[in-house]
Amino acid sequence: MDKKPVIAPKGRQQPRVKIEDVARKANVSPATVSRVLNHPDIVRPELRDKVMRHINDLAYTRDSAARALKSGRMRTVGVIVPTLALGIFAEGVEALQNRLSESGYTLFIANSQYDQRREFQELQSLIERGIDGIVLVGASHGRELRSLIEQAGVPVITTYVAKAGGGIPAIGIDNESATREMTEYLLRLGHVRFGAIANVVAASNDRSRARLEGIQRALSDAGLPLKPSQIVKADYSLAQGRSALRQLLTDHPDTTAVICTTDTLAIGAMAEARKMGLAVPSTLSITGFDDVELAAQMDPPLTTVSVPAAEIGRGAADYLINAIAGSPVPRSVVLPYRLVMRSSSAPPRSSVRPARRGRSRDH
Amino acid sequence: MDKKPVIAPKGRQQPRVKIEDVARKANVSPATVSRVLNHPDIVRPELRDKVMRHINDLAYTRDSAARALKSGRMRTVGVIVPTLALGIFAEGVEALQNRLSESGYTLFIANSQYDQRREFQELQSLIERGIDGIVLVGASHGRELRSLIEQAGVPVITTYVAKAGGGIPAIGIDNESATREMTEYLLRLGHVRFGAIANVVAASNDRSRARLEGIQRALSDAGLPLKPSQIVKADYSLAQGRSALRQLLTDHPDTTAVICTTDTLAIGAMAEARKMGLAVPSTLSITGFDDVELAAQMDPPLTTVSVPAAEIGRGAADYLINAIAGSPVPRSVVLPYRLVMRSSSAPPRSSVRPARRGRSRDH
DNA sequence: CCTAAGTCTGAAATCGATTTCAGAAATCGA
DNA sequence: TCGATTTCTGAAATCGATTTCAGACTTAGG
Repeated sequence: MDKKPVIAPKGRQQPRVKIEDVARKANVSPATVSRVLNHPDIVRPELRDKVMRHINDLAYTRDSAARALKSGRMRTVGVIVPTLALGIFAEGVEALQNRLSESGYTLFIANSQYDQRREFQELQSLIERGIDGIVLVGASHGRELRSLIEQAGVPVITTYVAKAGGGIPAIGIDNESATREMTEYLLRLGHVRFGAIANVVAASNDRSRARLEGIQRALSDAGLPLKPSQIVKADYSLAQGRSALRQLLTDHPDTTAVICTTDTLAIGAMAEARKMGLAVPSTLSITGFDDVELAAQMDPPLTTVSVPAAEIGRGAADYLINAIAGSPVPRSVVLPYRLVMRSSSAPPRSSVRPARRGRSRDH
Repeated sequence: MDKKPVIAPKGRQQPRVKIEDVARKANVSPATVSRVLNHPDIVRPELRDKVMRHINDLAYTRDSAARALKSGRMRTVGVIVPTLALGIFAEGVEALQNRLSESGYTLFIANSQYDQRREFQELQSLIERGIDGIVLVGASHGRELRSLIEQAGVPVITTYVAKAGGGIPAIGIDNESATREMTEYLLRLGHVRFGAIANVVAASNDRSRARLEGIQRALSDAGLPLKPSQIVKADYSLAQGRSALRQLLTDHPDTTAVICTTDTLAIGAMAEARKMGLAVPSTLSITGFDDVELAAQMDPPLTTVSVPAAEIGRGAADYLINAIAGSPVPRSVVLPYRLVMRSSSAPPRSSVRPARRGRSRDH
């Protein structure tokens, strides 16, 4: 960071065109100029056009601070995501911003790094900025945060989950149900020795927790409950997917199906499987979650769950726009996920490998 | 989008605490309350504490619109990226936001989808919002946009490039030099039959154009100028990397080294190479650009150029914070890139494949 | 004890746009 | 042509916080 001071920035040169300047040029009152901009239909057309010409001539733009002060509306929404490093969040934010932009809203962005304290601070800062609405991710939020929202009276919606506590509306998918279906699919293929890799390290990652629960529930229901050692906890990095698979197969070499709560983990797991010389899917089936761009391009293509991130973003935008306008809004929106069966999953090759090598179960 | 209207949002319930309310409770004037918040040191300590207590009691927070109106400063910065779908931009934005947040700034985000018209509109909207600074990406911006910035008198910095025209400061890497080095490296390995895959479809993507130029220049200098058919233009998707490689090898089956201007393209190319049964790197060397997380995890790991995205984001934040404060700032900052030699590149296996199959050069 | 210097505090103007209210102008019917 | 509507427009109040300016109070020095 060795910047050599070279130039001083030139300050705001022109004093900024005010509504009064336009009014004077056009020989009307500021009130009329304001009306031309806000309620064009109640101004006589010729007059309106004349004023508009002067507005364009002077390149006048309204001071949003003054506007916001008078109207009490900033036309601004904030979003706090755990991180932008995950494509799934980046995609949702992008869709959110695009939809908001269409309606004249601007988007503040912040990230929490999966830290509830940071999330609270960022939210506080956004609320002080006077945002009209707030988008969160997931259902795990401190009660402190909820009461802050309550007190500020700002419409809020949480995303990527099907439901959130505390009366907060949600838009997203049913994560638990998705992994349960995925697990049932693998059960139907004939798998009986499962492993799970879940990014449940961050306390606030309720999506992955729900996904893990879906796996556990399905397997319990099938009479094959997962032992703790069959569940490897990780963060959200690809490298952890690799090491997780290695650990899993060290403890349970006879595993035939590994369910990951994230594509990133699954891709890491596949890379490691390849390195270990395990054929996917013939020796080991691996599944992911999210359906990132790369998933379809893997070799073999990854079986995963497709999450409609863009739709979640758009839906959150629509919700807030309506809520801010005082229009009636749904309590929650559950969007459909989609199981995408690709070639990383197949029936187990039960006969080829020894079923059990006589190791004691609990080492 | 079939939301059933269910509940109407409850509006802002309390009328919001104003500075006057605090003043009345504390038996002082609004001026004093303001001073306690803005210049604590000029208020008598006991009085200051008393006022602070009441501020906390009432949970008073200043109305940022009124504040901004009076002070002319929003303490807000805007960023416009082409897209958030590219991890490299998401990473930069995240770092930018984190650094800004530390200094009490909030970040507006917008995306242009590589469309200069959209970029202009989004910028216009941000400027109307009264942002104090703006971060752009790349050097290709319409003169319309530059004059808008000039006229608004807002500090600006552009990122991911080493220099930008029109007096706009930049922070980033020298893209052309990076690919030139990469190409020279491959030349040193002994390659003579090159192909390039470049995402130069979007008119405003000057990064990739510069990267392509670096490749061309290095090869021209080596007496091996690329023919148009050796350059395949693509967008930034993985699938296009696949089809680009296929096309390249159809036209030039004897290619031994493929340089991609993006890791995404390179990863697509590697996937396709594998599918075509071409061994990487023994038959075909492939290189990328960006050093995304996945690059190191590929099989074989991808040779690429590491871009310090987080540092770019932080640097942009620092630049704007200083510029806004009126501190002297550098004209531009060139950050070092790093060539990461991994196993996707190796000397050509010149003896094994036929050098030329007697096809006419220009078909 | 009284004036001079120094410290604090409050009243009021200010930032720029919006909107109510009332008055002026235009339109219509008789 | 005159009065009654209807349509438009402008003057002025307003949003909430900041800051200048001047006055009140305290302290110190003579």
